Amino acid sequence: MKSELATLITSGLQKLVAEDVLRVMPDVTPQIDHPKDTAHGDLSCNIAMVLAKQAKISPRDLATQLIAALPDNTLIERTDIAGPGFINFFIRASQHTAVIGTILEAKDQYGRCDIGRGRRVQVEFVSANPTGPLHVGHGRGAAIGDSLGRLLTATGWSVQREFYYNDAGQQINNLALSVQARAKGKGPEDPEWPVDGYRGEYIQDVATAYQAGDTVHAADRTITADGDLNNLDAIQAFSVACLRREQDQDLRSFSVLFDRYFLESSLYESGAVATTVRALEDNGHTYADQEALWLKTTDFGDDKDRVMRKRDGGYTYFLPDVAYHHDKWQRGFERVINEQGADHHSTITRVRAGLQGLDVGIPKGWPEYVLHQMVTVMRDGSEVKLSKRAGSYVTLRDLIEWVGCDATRFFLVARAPTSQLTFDIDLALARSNENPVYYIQYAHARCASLLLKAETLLGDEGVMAGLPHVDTLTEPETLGLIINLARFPDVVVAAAERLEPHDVANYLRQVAADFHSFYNAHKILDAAPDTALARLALVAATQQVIASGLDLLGVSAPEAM
RNA sequence: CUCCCUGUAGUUAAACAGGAUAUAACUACCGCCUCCUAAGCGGUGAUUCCAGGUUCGAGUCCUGGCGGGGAGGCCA
Repeated sequence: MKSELATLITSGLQKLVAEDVLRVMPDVTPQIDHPKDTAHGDLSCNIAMVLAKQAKISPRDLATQLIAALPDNTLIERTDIAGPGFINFFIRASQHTAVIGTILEAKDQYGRCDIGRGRRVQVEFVSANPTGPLHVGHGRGAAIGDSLGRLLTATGWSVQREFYYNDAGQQINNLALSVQARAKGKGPEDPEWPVDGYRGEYIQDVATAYQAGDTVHAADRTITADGDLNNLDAIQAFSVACLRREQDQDLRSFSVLFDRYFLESSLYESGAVATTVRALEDNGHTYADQEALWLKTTDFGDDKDRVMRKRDGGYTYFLPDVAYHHDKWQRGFERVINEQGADHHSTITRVRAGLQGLDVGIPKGWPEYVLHQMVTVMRDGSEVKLSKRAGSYVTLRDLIEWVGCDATRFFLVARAPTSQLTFDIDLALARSNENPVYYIQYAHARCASLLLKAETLLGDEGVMAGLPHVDTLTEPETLGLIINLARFPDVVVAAAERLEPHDVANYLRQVAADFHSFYNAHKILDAAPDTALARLALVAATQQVIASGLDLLGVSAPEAM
């Protein structure tokens, strides 16, 4: 509807140019908004105020002339000029109600589009090191990253979800040493406990399984424990597999699946790291100092240069990161979006600098980053910091056990990634409209319940029977709901473009509120037959939009509650 | 010291890339089930941290303060 109006306005402007009211066709695209106040019409346009200065006439005069220049159409009921020069458009009611038919015919395709045109995008997220259970922060990353994937898919991109993990560095050595110590009966209080060892109780579980000779299957490999307490390599491989399996279980119960797992160690095995170093050297972006090899990241906007090969010959973490992203580039992803915690902020400049240094035509802003801020967990009014399992942090599994998958996902994704998040356990458990998850799901369940009761009334045609009568849906509450349903495709596109899934959550809350108001204001099943059919069509359309929206967030849409 | 995020009713958030009278929920008080799920609906509250600036118009953009969080290492 917006685009149709934009076309009308554009041809109106062309006519004004032809009439010499405007000297040139403006290069600004008219901005069309939904006014907050319904007295301001259904859509409003600010173009007259924007162009008034260059046209050297007052905004309101320009608006008058523009309205006169608009072509004939069936869209607009009437127009109005308000305030400093807004043009307010009142759309014919039949144009509004038509969306119900559109939704019912498109079914779960409503809101989807092909802006991405099948181009390939990769979303990398979670990417936790396999050294312990996933914590709340990983959960936020999982919820946001997965929703981003769903949004990009819905807008026509071909999405790959990838999980990258470090199975080679110092942290993994510490893991193996910790498991070994546990297997030998030592605890964290023991003087011989490894420095920087992992202290959580889960280490004991891994040690026990290792000694028992268990076989574990993680997403990408199967490993049987060797049992030998002195074989550190075997302990390491087994421990990694064990913890990866635990993480995968948590992610699966969180409805998050990955297409590919990428091991840091493979970058060493394939020689990608060495190749990357050589390329950076050949391109003249490196220098030696104090027996270390430095990358001149200052050439690419960093505030100081960074060491890439340490004095002891090992690489710092960002070098494999550069090699890894070069690999992604070679795999042909037009876009790569990395969802990470805000503590990874400093890697952005370095990785991009390294990629520029390779000089292989990678765009400056590639890859893109979505960084989420910290999560704190509240319960009974105070901050929760401990999990029995992990020892020092609240795990994702804890959260899912406490409040369930749906509420956990919703709460973690419903807030802008850039804002700090307090996860209130009591709120997530609350069974009232304090709790937006249930508020939205309840609206969906109400729709489902109505349609179930209406089966005989609807007959063979089903909900389509109401379409000839939707013009009768003219009450304010009803039209408000319809207009919001019509916004859904715009909301999806905006959320995908801005990489902000929480837009969808806010939108759904609005739709649910509109629906509950409509439900309370009007009888649906007991209305006059034609009206009942029309309202049922609207109920079905609402149910579809809520279900599709919740799906974008990875939250279920229950038929009954 | 430098960089990033952030500051909106008592509380938690919203404001659809700068729009019109800043929107909701919680809380308090009042009302609504012989009726389609009351996990619901309807009614009453703001100097948008402070000071400047940009313009037709600023919660939103810019500059400078103040407050909260995070990052800065030959750690990942």
